[in-house]
Amino acid sequence: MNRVFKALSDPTRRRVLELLRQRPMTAGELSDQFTVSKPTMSAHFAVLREADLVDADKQGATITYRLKLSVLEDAILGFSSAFGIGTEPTLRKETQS
Amino acid sequence: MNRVFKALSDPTRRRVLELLRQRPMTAGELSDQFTVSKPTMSAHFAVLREADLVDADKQGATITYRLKLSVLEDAILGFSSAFGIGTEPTLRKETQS
DNA sequence: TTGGTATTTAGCTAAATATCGAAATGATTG
DNA sequence: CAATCATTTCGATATTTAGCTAAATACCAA
Repeated sequence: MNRVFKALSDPTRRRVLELLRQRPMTAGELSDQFTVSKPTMSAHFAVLREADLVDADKQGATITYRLKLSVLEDAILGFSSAFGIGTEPTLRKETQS
Repeated sequence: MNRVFKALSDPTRRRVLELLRQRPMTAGELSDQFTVSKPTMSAHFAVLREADLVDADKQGATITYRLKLSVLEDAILGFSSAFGIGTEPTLRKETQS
């Protein structure tokens, strides 16, 4: 859980997660959205994997990253509830898209 | 807003915020809850101030820190809503203490 | 096998961060 | 005023982080 917060502390990584929220993308597609080098992006992906915020599946030479929304959700909701933020006691399990 | 996430990336600082959620506390009281030195704690307080997550008021020699819950709330809710997490569109404007 | 594409690993630098002890600041109290 | 208390600033060190280029790995196609 500390790793999740560490992962979220970098704007590039937060942006990656936002992109992945729309659809899974390959490392290359993601890298194309940023101005930093591919090795740098690869390091960001590694941080996200360590935090368990994404899943990586390899199809041949390409690797597709997918957001693990439930992990992000658990971290955010857990933190929020320690502060009484947002979601009032009715812990609603809303249909996810 | 990046500063908020950076501030939240350290467990000591998150814990400070949790303590302040219960009541405002002085720098000394807060420091007593941790094993690190006072200068180190002072640096953490500075990060929290820069992120605008706390307010500091000085009464004589002592400084009382107070959580700015609305700032934390805005950051978390803003982030969460980008992911459709938790709090459904009912953007409630809660009165802050 | 050779060449090309996708991605990561290795090795590095520069900058940021966390930590400390010592000293400084500022208020309070004898 | 001098001592003391609360807190921060200073100066130093160690660690972590983000970034780069170059090289390695893995796969695919011809």
